[in-house]
Amino acid sequence: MAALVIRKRLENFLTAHHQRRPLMYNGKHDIREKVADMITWSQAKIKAFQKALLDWYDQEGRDLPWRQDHDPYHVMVSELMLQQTQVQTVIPYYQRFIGQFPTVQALAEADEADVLKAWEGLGYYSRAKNLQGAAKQLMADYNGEWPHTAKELQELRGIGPYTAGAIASIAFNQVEPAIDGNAFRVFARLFKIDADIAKPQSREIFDEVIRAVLPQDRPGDFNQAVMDLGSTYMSAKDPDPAHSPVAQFDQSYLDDEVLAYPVKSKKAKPVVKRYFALAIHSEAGWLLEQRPSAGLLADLWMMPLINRDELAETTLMTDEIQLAADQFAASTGLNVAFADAGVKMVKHTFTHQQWQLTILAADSEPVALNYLPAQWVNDFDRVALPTVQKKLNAALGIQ
DNA sequence: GACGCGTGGAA
DNA sequence: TTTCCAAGCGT
Repeated sequence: MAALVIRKRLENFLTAHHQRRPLMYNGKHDIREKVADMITWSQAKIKAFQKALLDWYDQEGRDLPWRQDHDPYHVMVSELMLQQTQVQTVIPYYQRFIGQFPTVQALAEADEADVLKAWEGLGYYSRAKNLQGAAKQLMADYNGEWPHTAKELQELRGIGPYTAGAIASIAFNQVEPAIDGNAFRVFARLFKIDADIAKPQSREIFDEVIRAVLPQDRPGDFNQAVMDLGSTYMSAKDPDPAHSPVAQFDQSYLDDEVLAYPVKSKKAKPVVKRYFALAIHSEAGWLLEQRPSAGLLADLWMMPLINRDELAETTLMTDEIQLAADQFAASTGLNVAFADAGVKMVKHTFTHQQWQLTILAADSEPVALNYLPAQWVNDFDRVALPTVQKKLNAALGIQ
């Protein structure tokens, strides 16, 4: 009876997949045998696991600002901020954001520039626009009333399978898994699942496994307990599986193979890109351009950049600076004389690009700027700046 | 399904 | 210094 429930689930799952195509697992085994091998827990063992985890969570669960209540707006804001971002980084941003935009309606009606400014320094700036987009959808499509199901929540901007599961389970007590990096790691270790978690396809395996052990009465607490576990005793780099509240359920620990899980393929190294950063100053301030509304650092404000790798071949720095000046003049109408600013090169690494910025300085008349979104800026607190621009400011001794 | 999208902290 | 990671999503 015990393993039967899970077997049944598995059969449904595997049959459904088998009908689409014969899924292979690590290119070797039929996925059916592999998943069947993974879950051999009896119903009693599942209950014991749930109790061990939830008892620990009740005693040792972290006291975080967004856990003071189960307000769906609070959950949504925190979850969007926490996407690929550490808890300690998020806390001050969350506090300020809720103070500035206390309700869904307030956020929906805010200026996008203010939302972006509140996100300054947090990274992945599309999240800010997505969050406001979701607020607008809630007002327009639901009249401010929240949908309760994960399926409906996932229709909201910026809310994918993980975040939908998190909001549905935490705010609305829906029995849904919330599968983030923690959940992948925790369950990969508990069951020694060696599917590559970098591959989207692997999510289905974990989804099925987690549903088999998800308690009907406290799904939100369970999901959050898994995250707390994943950031402490079952962390990626410095785990302490021996003292984990679920140590006796952790097959990777019992077999002394903790660090072998989860399996995750590596990503490519960042590509190096070389730019001139144009530090143009006038009586009216520094010239900043607003970046395009899609792509890297979308809508944020920066000094103009000239891609050195797209300039004609030349060996002399003076020639290269002249080429950059010509290109800038051609696209903006501004004719100014640049010189190497004589400050150290600024380096900034994104997930997939490394920028090497050589700063060129120029003085200008405070002329009207008639090209794309650009302005003379004295007060840098008035616009949203990416971190790389703050590095440029520091190199130039601004503020 | 692979890739683009930020940042700061830790080892 | 380098590398990897941290509560993913949209295209």
